[in-house]
Amino acid sequence: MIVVTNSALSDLQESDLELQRPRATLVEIAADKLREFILLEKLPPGATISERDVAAALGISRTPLRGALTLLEQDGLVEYSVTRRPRVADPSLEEVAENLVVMGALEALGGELACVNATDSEVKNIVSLQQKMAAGADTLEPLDFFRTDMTMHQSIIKASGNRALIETHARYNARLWRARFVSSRRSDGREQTLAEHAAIVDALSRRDAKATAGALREHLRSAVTNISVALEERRAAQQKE
Amino acid sequence: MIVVTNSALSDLQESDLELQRPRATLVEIAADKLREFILLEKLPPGATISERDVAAALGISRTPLRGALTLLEQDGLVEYSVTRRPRVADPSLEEVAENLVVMGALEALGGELACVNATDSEVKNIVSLQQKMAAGADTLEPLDFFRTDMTMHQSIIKASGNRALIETHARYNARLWRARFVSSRRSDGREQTLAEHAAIVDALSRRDAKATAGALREHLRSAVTNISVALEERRAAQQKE
DNA sequence: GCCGAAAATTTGGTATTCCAAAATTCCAAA
DNA sequence: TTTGGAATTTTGGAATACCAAATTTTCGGC
Repeated sequence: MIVVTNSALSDLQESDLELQRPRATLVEIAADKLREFILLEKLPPGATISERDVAAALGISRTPLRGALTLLEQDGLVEYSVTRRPRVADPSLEEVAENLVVMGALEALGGELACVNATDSEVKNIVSLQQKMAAGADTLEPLDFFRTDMTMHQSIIKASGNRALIETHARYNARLWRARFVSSRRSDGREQTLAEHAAIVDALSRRDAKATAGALREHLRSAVTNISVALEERRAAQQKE
Repeated sequence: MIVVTNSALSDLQESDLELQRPRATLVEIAADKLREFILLEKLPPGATISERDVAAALGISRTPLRGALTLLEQDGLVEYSVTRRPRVADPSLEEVAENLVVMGALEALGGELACVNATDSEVKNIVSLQQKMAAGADTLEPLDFFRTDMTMHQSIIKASGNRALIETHARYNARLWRARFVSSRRSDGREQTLAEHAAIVDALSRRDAKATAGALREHLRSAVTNISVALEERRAAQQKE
């Protein structure tokens, strides 16, 4: 087994002056890795997770792995069966939709607060993200386009200055990442995405809280529709295989 | 040390037909107990938590206790210092206010959805909770009055039928319980509480989504004010001791 | 008496171990 | 061949053991 010492990992984190943050534990490192595996479907939805196997695969013992699983359960990426066997969550379309509704309310609030609290440079940064997406509408790789999209949403929430909101939003982001990514690959959706983003950014630039919140709510509402379509298509395609 | 076997606990849970839910683990049991301790200030804000001592006090080993602490950290009731020593969270007034703002958005959404999705019996139940509070305005013990208040809010959220919302709301509830309880003890606030509740229940009965959301938002906004006052008073009082 | 360094102790992180519950395999009876 | 159940294996829950880091205590020099 590979033993990962703290010192061997130190160059990955504690860079610069960020000595405020507690040093990373194996639990967090494992959670990050697992999160990535799940989002990239290296661990596919519904897959059972054998604590011993996965721990061995990550080169750690079961103790920190179990901690990581608890974390991911909170994020909604891992579920426990009635007999407490952990598996990768496989949310139904209905559940994804329910999560998106909450996400919509969170982002609307974020936009509203951002209109009041964002610094000018934060607004400028958000505008530039939107421009980047518009400019690359025909050229950007799906993953890049998507990442920029996500970054823009996160930036708005960050600009709200509300830490609780930022944290809860991040949690929903993790939970919805996969579904939204699948949806975003439908390239014909880019046009709509950009139009909606334009409305959001426009309202935010004018610091019109009501309009920003409304535009974000609208954007998330259409996300529900798009994701429904995409997941259905996907399910149909997988059925054929 | 007292060894708590699963069978010794079995009569506490697996009652009736609820065999769907995974059986309780020591982690959950410990988390529940600790949550109670923290909310009742048996473990006061800012207190450091020695894993060994607390585990021994609960009659369990460190392993499940650590799991419980992870859970409570997610709920915002426990924090880790830079050197990873766990302590009871002691949120600043500012943090409480930020959480209440998010809570406001969540409850507004819940009210909106409840207007659409609540069954008539759910609405009736919420109305009766409101009546119970109104009737007992002068007689109910602070804790009972408060509990009914909380139950009413939870019932509205439950009636929304959105599981993600229910879960996230519960988390915020845990986080804010103490601050709201302190605030609710200011008996002069009962009148205002009841008036605001009346507005909420009235709108909900008419299934007026906009009005319900608005009334809840307003209610939470005033909660921010009240809690600020209450916590300030409390701080001043403690300073004198 | 005060300060700082070194020793002792306490604390949290992780691995290992043991156990009971669950799942699987296997085999004999129908 | 099918099936019921006993035997076996696998799995997760929890306790314990061990280590390194952090904290506290001790004590010698000033």
